[in-house]
This record gives sequence, C-alpha cells and structure tokens, in this order.
Amino acid sequence: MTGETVIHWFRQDLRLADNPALRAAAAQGKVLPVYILDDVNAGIHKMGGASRWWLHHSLTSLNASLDNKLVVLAGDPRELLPQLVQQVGAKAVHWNRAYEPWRISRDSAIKASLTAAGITVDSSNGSLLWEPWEVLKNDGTPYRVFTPFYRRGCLTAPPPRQPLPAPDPLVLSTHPDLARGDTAIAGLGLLPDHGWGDSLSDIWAVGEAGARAQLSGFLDHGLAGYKAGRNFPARRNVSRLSAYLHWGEISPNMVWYAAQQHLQNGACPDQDGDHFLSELGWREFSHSLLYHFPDLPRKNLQPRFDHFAWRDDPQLLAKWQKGMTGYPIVDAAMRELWQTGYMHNRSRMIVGSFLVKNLRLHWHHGEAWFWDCLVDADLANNSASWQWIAGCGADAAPYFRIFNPITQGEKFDPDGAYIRRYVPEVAGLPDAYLCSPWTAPAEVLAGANLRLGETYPRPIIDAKQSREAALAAFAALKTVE
DNA sequence: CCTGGAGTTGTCCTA
DNA sequence: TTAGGACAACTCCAG
Repeated sequence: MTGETVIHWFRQDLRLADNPALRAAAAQGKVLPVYILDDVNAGIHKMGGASRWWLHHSLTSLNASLDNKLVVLAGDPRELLPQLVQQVGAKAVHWNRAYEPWRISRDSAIKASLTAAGITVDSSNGSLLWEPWEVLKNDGTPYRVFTPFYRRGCLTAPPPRQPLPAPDPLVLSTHPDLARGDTAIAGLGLLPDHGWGDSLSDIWAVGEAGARAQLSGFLDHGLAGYKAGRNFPARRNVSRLSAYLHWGEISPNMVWYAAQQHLQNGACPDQDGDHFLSELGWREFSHSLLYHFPDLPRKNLQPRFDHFAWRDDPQLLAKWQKGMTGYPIVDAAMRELWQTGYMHNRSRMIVGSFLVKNLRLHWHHGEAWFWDCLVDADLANNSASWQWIAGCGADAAPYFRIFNPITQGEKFDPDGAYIRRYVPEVAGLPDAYLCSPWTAPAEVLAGANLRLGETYPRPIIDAKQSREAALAAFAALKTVE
C-alpha cells in the first residue's frame, strides 16, 4: 500500500461489507470516504421526505463505522468532486455504479472530466446481481417479460459475484479542513422539522448492522412459508429488505447467497426459497427496464395508454393519500405507508389498483406519493411497479385484472389484524363486516361505536360501478388507432 | 421459417 | 358450494 490518498464516493452503497469499490480504494491507498447530497441533478425525482429521514440515519451509522471521518457535502458533484480531488491531492476516485438515468449521465460526465485531468476513475458493480447490459435476448435486445428474463437471462448466466469481506485494513485519510462526521450530517438538514419520523426510529434499525439483523431474522423466521405467507399483510413472511437494498446497506449478493445457503441446508422448502430468490430477480428486472427504457418513470411503456381517459380529481386523490377512502383494506395500507414509511407488497397492489382503476387517477400520482413516503423509494422499482399495476408497463397486469377492494381484504386479512391495527375506527366491527362497514346493520354499527360519514367515511366510490367504468375506458383504448 | 404453449400477484359468471 | 372458463394482446422460446 502506498501513502496516496484515494477517494471512495459513497452513493447507494452505504456499507463496508461486500463493497467492491471500497475494497479497491482501500487496496490502493489511504481512503477519503465521501458522501454528496445531490439535489441538483435529480430533476423531479429529488429525494423524498421518507428517503431523507432514512438517509440521515444511514449516514450516521456509516459515519460511526468510519470513526466519525465521513466527509459530507451537498451540491453538484460535477463541481464538488473535482474540487475535492484537487484539495486533497487524490490520485483516484472509486465508486459503485448507480443506474438511474440522471445519475448515469452525471457520472459519465464526471468520469470524463476526471480522466481528462489525469485522475483514475474506477467504477464497480455493487448493487445488482447482473449488469443490465449483460442480460439480453439472443437478438441483443432487452427482455420485456419477466419469466424469460429471469429463468433464461439470469439463471443461465454466470452466477453473481460471491460477497466480499469488508476491507481490512481500511486506512482512512485524515486530511484536515473538511466537513466531516455527525456535525456535517446534521448540516444536511435531512430530518423533518416536526414529529413525523420519530416513530419510524422505533420500527427501523437503519444501517449495515440493522440490515444484517433483518436478513437473518427473515431467514430464520419468515422464509419457511414465504410463498403463501407473503400475501398476508399482517404476517411477518416478507423480508422487509427493500430499503436496506435500496440504500446499499446490504448487497443483493449477500442476500442471494445467504438464501441459497438456507435452501441447500434444507432449512426451508424449495418453493419458498426459490420464490424469494425470484423476488430479487424482479428487482433486477426493474433495474434492467429502467436502464434500457430511461423514460420509464414518466412515460407509458405501452404508448397506446397515452390516450387513456384518466380523471382529474384532487379531492379523491387526497382521500386516497390520507387513507380515507371508506374501504378499510385500502385505508389500512395507506396509513401503514404514512406511519411506517413502508407498505406490504400485497397492499401496494391493492391501493395501486384502487387508484388507477377504481378512482381512475393517473399512475403518476401514485408514483409521486410513494416516492415521497417510502423509505425504500427506488426509481426503478417504483416506476416499473406502478406501470405494472396500471397495465401500461412491461409484462404488465392484464387490464381486466382489477382488484376488488372488499374481497382482497377478506381473503388476505381474514382475521382483520391488519385493518384493526391501522384503522381503529372500524376495529369494533365483527369480521364479517370489517371490509365493507356500510353493509353492517344499524345495530352492529352502533355496537361497534361506528357512525359512517362521521367517525369513518362512507366509500368514496362504488367498487362495482367504477370497475365497469375502468373496463369501458380500457376497451376504448382499442378503438384508438 | 413457422407454430404452439406459457406467462407473479384477479374477478365474475355459469353450470 | 365449487370448479372452470372468459376476459386481450403480445412476448418469448422451444420444437
């Protein structure tokens, strides 16, 4: 090892373990670890509120494992990074690749200018199992259907890289006159001014150690029975790793091989393990779609949907956002999002279908609300999933697949545990009326201390009629062009 | 080259 | 009560 200073630019890889770029940096010299909050280049997808809350705690955790030496800046990395290189006399900059279109163009520009200035730039794959440009059909074009993408494109490709240990030794640069550590993190102003966020700290152990604890807890207690159990929002059968993966507090490689090992040990049924692995495949698929179709966050992948008869109704949108639709399973889900920064996968499908098909409001509204509220807000996953549920995406849900907001609740929250947790107004109803309070006889409502229209809303839309209207709107698309 | 089968997550109607 | 089919169109791939 030389005494040279090299920069590791942390982005969506807020961990020490299995961090290929950080390892490369540590092998080369004294490492100056840097994070830059970039609100300049992200366009309309500047980080949302929940993301900022998570980032604050994630940086705090990372900084602690870096001996309070994390350099923290805010601004345009196109300017800040070259300045920093010059200031500390760095010979090289290392980072792990990010795949959002705006980051790709920003990073390419930075790489070109640093390289031109004689600085070595080294980028690695730290956040995907397979590079999007490596998983292609035989004709060289990207897949648009998940199953062949995963089974043929991914599973017959060379296996993902095995996880790497944290760099050892990791010698940090102590260059003075830099904004570092907890003080610098606080200076970013990532936490909300009041209240909201405090309760999230009770739910999430943000950071690398929390990510590992979440993974091992899931493998030990959630993976067996995953395939069926993952459909029930009240059950603890989902991994809840999405945020940790998004921020790179754990790598997909660590998750992939840990789950593989469980499978090989016979610690869970094959179908549960395989199904969980395929969910990591869906994450890969979303990233591949975003890489090959950079307009994915706003533009319908199927152009015929450009003619769809969306409605415009800010009041209905507000009621959906607040969890005041009058459909308890929808409202429970929307309140879970607001209260925890997370929503169960089944719930995401239910509220998505309700927004775009029953309320017939544009999926952009759902995408934007999730972007602001989710601690796992991820441009690839969020965009691809909203297009999927709206029916306009790749391998999308067929247009006639419209979730019934009553039967979905009855089927996937049969004992009402989820609804009662998040919609206490209806908690006193017997199970038979829990998903459709308006069908309860007056004496049952009275017994549950529920006054419809006062203590809890009546349905803001008729599920059956709005379903018919959605089908008609989709049918109208076929006559266009 | 053509052809047939299959494809994350649903609902409703009919027999 | 329950099981099966209809609801589109397209992508992908194996034969």
